[in-house]
Amino acid sequence: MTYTIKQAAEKSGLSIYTLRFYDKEGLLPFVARNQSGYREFTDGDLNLIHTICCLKNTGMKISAIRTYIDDVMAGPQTVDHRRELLTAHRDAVLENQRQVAENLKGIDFKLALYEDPNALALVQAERDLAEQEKRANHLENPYAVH
Amino acid sequence: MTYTIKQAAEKSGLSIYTLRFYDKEGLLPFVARNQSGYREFTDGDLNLIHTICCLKNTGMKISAIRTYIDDVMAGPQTVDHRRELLTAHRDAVLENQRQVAENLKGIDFKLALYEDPNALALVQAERDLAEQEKRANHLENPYAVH
DNA sequence: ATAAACCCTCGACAATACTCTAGGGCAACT
DNA sequence: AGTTGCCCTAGAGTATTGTCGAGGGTTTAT
Repeated sequence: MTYTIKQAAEKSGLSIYTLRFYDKEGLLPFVARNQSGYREFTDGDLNLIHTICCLKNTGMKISAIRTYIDDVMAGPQTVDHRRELLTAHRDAVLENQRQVAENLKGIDFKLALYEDPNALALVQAERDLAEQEKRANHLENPYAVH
Repeated sequence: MTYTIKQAAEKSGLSIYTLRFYDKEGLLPFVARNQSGYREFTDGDLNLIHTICCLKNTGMKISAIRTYIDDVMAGPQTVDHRRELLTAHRDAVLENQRQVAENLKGIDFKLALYEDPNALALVQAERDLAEQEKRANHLENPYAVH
């Protein structure tokens, strides 16, 4: 059993446009065509597309995904390289998750301010300080209400 | 004490280009100019830029960051709106982290295959299956070695 | 007072990842 | 045979986020 591009789009969550775009970019060399030139997607193809989505959704660039797919097409002798690629990507993703968590702390800090029962006064004080800093440096006050 | 754009770039980790770009996009209305038209960054400005970076680094779009900055400029009466914005963003970030973790599982699954002592045979079997699927559907075999 | 190192704006260019249109073929149903 | 609804390619268009060059003014040190 095979799937048309429309069905493959539904199953993968990608748009038809995106599937064709990925094909153009060399991400889907494993998708065969029928005699009319139509793409026919197998279940195995959809599995591989799922892997592509995992890589894409974790921030891998299309050019890098292509390198991985090239390895897949080249055959089992590329497993070492594939492992290196995925391990490096995995590390990058974890590092990124760490960075995001770190930056989220900065946001939570602001949120705590806004959630404080005394938020209005605290924010006003913050603003006063900023305005004072501008004055101290003989700068125009961008916070002034006109 | 104030900072030139170069110093602000060093302190913030953004490039001079990016700072000017952010200013152009309305993200830095709080940065004052001196009499020569040069930007002068205060410590308060750098604090706010740090918050902008936290938002950017967690995936907030510039247009959304601008909405937040507009609130900041408007005054303390916008704290409720700011809180809503940041809370919504925080939820989106956590949801995204969850999605990334989920997709990472798919990658780890592949990695486990490549890390198996018997990886070569397993990958070969995977490939055999894919080829067989193509044959069963009377499709050309894209895996064939030419 | 002149060179070096900054700063400015404006607008072009670039990279990434789609998204869509035009023009045309194919398949199924009536 | 015609209509409908798919499929195809090529290439243009879009959105986002920078990055850079040209042309010109400013500041600092010598």
